[in-house]
Formats: sequence, structure tokens, C-alpha cells
Amino acid sequence: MTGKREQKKEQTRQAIVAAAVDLFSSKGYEKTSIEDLAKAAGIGKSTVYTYFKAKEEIFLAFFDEEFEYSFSALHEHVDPDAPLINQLHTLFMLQYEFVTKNREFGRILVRETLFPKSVTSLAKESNQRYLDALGEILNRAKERGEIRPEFDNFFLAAHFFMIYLGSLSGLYTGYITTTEEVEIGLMTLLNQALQGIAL
Amino acid sequence: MTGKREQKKEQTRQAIVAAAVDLFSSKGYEKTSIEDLAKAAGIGKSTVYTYFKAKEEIFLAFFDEEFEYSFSALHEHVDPDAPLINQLHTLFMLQYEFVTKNREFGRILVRETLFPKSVTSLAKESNQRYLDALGEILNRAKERGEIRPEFDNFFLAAHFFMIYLGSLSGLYTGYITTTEEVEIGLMTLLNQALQGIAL
DNA sequence: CGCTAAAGTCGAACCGGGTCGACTTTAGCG
DNA sequence: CGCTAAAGTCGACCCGGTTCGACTTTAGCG
Repeated sequence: MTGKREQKKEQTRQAIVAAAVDLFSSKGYEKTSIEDLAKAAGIGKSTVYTYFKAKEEIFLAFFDEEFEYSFSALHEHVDPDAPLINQLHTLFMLQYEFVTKNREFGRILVRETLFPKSVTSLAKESNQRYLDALGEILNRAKERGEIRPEFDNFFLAAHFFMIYLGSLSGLYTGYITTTEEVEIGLMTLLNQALQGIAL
Repeated sequence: MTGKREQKKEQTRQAIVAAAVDLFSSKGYEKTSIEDLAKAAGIGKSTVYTYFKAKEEIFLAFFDEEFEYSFSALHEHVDPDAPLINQLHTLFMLQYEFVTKNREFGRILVRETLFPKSVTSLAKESNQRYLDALGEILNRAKERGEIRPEFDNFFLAAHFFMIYLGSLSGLYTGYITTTEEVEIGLMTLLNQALQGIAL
């Protein structure tokens, strides 16, 4: 396999993603047209559609690259044996900063990964990776005896993920506006989840 | 005030919303073009933009009509003095059914209200109404001594809302596929929230 | 090496959301 | 009632994502 043809195809794909990383970062998603990407990649506009079914798919590929970078930064900041709430706090605030470096970017990201038009493996993969990272943190917390062992890891991870997600939504709907408010909201909700709401 | 002009304007507005209720329901949001709406309302395409700034705004107006209907049905199903978890369960499952009557509809709804392009009062209003309805349920639960009184009502409502939101996302990303699974997921998460995750 | 069918490419066109600016209606004043 | 400025209307157009179909390249067989 991997004949000349496949190699070239892979190269072109890379070129499109590289153009996306470049242009989405500098001009933003909406303001970058498919034609811009095509020109930057040195191909024709409609050729882009040989490699990606839609603009959103290019976005997801672009996100993959960025995600890698962001998650490697995470491990430098979080002590794997710190109390759970500290770890979650750090993780979410890092993620939050990353997402709001470009407000537009974060919005599209959430929309496309969490409420995608069709069930593509791409979107699910992104979520899974996030959930896995959360799962590891939770596992360690369970081993330390910090949290109830009878709850399922998947639903625990999902629970925390939702809290993060909701805080983001608060940002986009205008309920909260500053980083401090995000921080307060996040901590309040994490506390509720950990302590329990019922008397 | 309310001269002939304002009356007619209101009429035209209504005609557009009526066309939206009709066409969005039958053909779906994406497949209904502005021109379709204009034709159905008996006006020109660009006149639509005198009444609404964007297609999304028409969607929100359409949703307003549907929302009213759905929430009135709610009060017939939920006993205001039933245990909190039962009330939440009923509320969310009703809401869920409503939203998935048309899958497309639910997706756009979440996207536009929770992650809107710009902070419009419209989207915030929709959320606020939902949060208010939740707040009432929580108030009664507090009065019955079911939940911790020291937590802020807003954040409690937000917490439950997020759980619902996350379950929906699970549906759209393909983590869950059937109504039963939604129900199980919902109950699991509500339990976690009420009991508390920490040991 | 020549041929062919499949794969890859891209210009042209489609489609639908949104804008512009010229035209039409009408409120409300004298 | 007549006039005018403001409000309302809409045809023509722009723009960008996506599709179509004709053209070009190339793998791989004889």
C-alpha cells in the first residue's frame, strides 16, 4: 500500500489542515472561506471537498491539532495527587482559557462536538478523549478514597463535564462575563456536586 | 398609538411566525428557506428582514409559541408536592419528548439559546424562563426541607439544567440512543447531584 | 510501453442567507 | 386636501458553502 497516490493525498490533506490552523487562528472560523483555505493549500476550491465533507469537518481536524497541544500543557499544571476539586478547577480553567482565546472558536467547538448535525465518529472521538482524561483523574481520586466508589466512572466524568459545559454556556448567553465569575460559578457547582444537594 | 401602521406591522410579524410554525414543523428548520417563509406570509424575501434580524431570530419566535404550549402541559403532569427527584424526572422527560419530536428542532434550539452567536436578550429570556420554572420547584423542595437551604437557588437550577442539557448532548453525539437510556442517564446524574459525589 | 478505468482536480453553477438602494405608501402637518 | 419626510417594501445583487460534470492524471495490467 502507501503508493505515490496515497502519499500525495495525505500531503494535500495536511496542507489543508495546516492552512486551517493558520487561518482559523488568525482570522477566525467564520471569516475564513473555503476558497481562502484552498488558495493557502495550493488547490482548487472544490478539491477541498475530496478531503472533507464540510467546513465543520475541517474545523474538527484543526481542533485535533490544538487539543494535543493544550492537553500536554495540562499535565504540567496539575499535580496528579492534589485534591480532586483542585485538579478539576485547574483542568477546567485551563480548558476555559484555551477556549476563550478565541471566543468564536469555543462556540463552534461546543456546537460541533456536543450538538453535531450528524453522528460522526469525529465529534464523538473528541468527547471521548476528554471524558477519558477526566476518568483518569477520577480513578486516582477513588483510589485515594476521596469519592464514592459505587458511582460509575462514566457518569461521574459526564457530570463534571456538564458542569464545565454549563459554565461555558453561561459565558455565551451573557449570564457571566468575567473570568472571575466563571471561576466562582465553576467552584460553586463543583461544590454542589461533591457535597450533594439533598439534605 | 397603535395606529393602522403598527397594527399591520404586527399582523405581518404574526404571519411570518405562523408560517414558521407551519414550515419548520413540517419541513424542518434547515430545509425551510427565508423565501419559503416570505411566500407563505405573502411578502417579499427581503421584507422578512424588516421584522427579524436573522433566521435564528425567527426560530426563537417560533419556539416561543411552542414553549408556551409545552409548559402548560407540564403542570398537568407534575404534582407540586411530589418528591423533588420525581418532579425533575417528569419535567425533563416531558421537555425531552418535546425536543425530540423533531430532532433537528431540539438541536437548533440548544445551539441558539445556549451558545448563541451574539448575546441577544431573546436567547437569555428563553433560558431565564426555564430557570425560573426550575427555581419554583426548588423553592418548594426547600420549604419541604428536602434540600440544603444554604445553596443559592440560581446555581441549583443551573446545576439541574446542565444535567438535562448533558443528557441531550449524549443523544446528539450518539452516546445514548433510546428514550430508556436517556431516562437511566438522567436518573443516575440526578442521584449523583442529590446524594453528592464526595465520600 | 500503451491503454483503460478509476481516482483526482477544478471551473462553473447552484442555493440560500443576508444587504443595498430605488421605489411606494402613509402619517400627520399646514 | 396636498405635500413631505419617514416608514415600509422588494428586486437585484453579493457572498460563501456545496455540488456537478467535464477534464486530467495515474496505477497497473497485458
